[in-house]
Amino acid sequence: MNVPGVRPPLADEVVARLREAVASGRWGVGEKIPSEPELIAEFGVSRGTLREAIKALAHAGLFEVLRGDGTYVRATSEISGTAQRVFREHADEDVLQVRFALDTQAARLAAGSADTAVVAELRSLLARRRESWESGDYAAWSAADWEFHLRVAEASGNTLLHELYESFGDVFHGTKMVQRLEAGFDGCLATGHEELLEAIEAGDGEAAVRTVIANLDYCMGWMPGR
Amino acid sequence: MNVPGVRPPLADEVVARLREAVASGRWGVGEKIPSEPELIAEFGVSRGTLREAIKALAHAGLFEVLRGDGTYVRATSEISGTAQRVFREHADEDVLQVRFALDTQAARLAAGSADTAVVAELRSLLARRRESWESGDYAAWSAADWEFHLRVAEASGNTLLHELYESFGDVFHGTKMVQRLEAGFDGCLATGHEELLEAIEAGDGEAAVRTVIANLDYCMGWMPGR
DNA sequence: AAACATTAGACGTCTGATGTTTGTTACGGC
DNA sequence: GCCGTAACAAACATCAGACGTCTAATGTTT
Repeated sequence: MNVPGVRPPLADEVVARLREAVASGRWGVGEKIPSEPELIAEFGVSRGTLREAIKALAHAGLFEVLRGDGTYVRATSEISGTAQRVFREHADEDVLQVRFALDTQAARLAAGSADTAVVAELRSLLARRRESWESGDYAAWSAADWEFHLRVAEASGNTLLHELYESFGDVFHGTKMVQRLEAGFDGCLATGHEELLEAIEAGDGEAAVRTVIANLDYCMGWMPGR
Repeated sequence: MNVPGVRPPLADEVVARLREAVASGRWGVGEKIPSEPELIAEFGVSRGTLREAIKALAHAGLFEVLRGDGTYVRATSEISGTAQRVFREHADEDVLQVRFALDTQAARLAAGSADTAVVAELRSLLARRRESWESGDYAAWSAADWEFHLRVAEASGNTLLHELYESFGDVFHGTKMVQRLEAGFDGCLATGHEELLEAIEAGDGEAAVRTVIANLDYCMGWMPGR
């Protein structure tokens, strides 16, 4: 493809090696990566080149650079940072419609590959979700709710879909949900999630899609300005 | 929020200004942006800082840097580069399932906001698509086909969905389609697109969704390894 | 025990120099 | 007049060194 004499920018190679290090689990999410001088010694490049690589991945959401402290791993997929920046530039309604698209597909696929172990775990999550809501622990409710959706995406068997859910998490769930809680939100159809789980357990993809549609249609009613 | 004395990294501000310049159309897609010395003078930062900003946006797919030549604008949304890199790491089937999710939603929304002018344009595109196929001009067929899908996404009225389609274009359409053309592909349900257009014109969202499902189910049958 | 001062480490930025690649131009041969 | 080659200039790539600023940890004082 390329003439032997020409080589790609060194910084790109450093980006690839950093990406690979994160993907391989050398540094887990939340951990601090080695300091610049250490990485310079390891990769054998100058500080400027290393910083360009780190900056690119930090912009993509893989790293967070804290001046005076160090650089931390914030995600395993570098789509999160960019996606969140793009998503924030669009109306909440548009974002929810895209989530709707992914939710229905995740439900359909999850129903198609029903697994008793996964169903049991989902049931456990819904129990925790219900308890948190009734005890007024909104933070725990929010966490359990999102965990449920994430597991459904994982159960779809589509690794890309699962990765998208993990990356979009903060935008889909974290920021938006809280706003609605203040306004007398009632937990988004208390029985909606149970119905979805039943449809998944029964392996009925179309029924699963219907519950998601009903659920999100209801949610959409809580959108500001509608 | 922040103590007055602390300021964010300069490079981040340069990133924002470059992004804004592209978004505002100061440099169109395909154009060359000013050289590093010129931008240094404009922004009042050093080479290293400017290069970190450009590198971050180049990694995101907004720019392409050609050594010895210059830096060119390659997209208006910076999600494209990252998305394409992530998508390529997943199986074709997984990617098509995600596209399926977006396609059905785009069709549903487009049917909900039917517009005679848009319908006329879509019809014109389908005519061009059919002619290209019959005359054996696969390149033109592919372009018209993708243009049709893109316009449907635009007609949905959801700017985020439209932006995602533009960014994923190469992955969704460019690479994958060509492989199938070799194997005796027959144009993906010759009448599928016409039915979709009719459903959109009639404002029947559910019918539009059904045509997309039928269309992509058929396409899925051409996936390698299934 | 709490509040303050110090310090070492880490990232942020700038400057200057040199190497590589690419596009253009001028020159000489045909 | 055409064409290939060499020289030149422009632009990005990389390196090295220096200094500033911020953070977290430590030590000191009250």
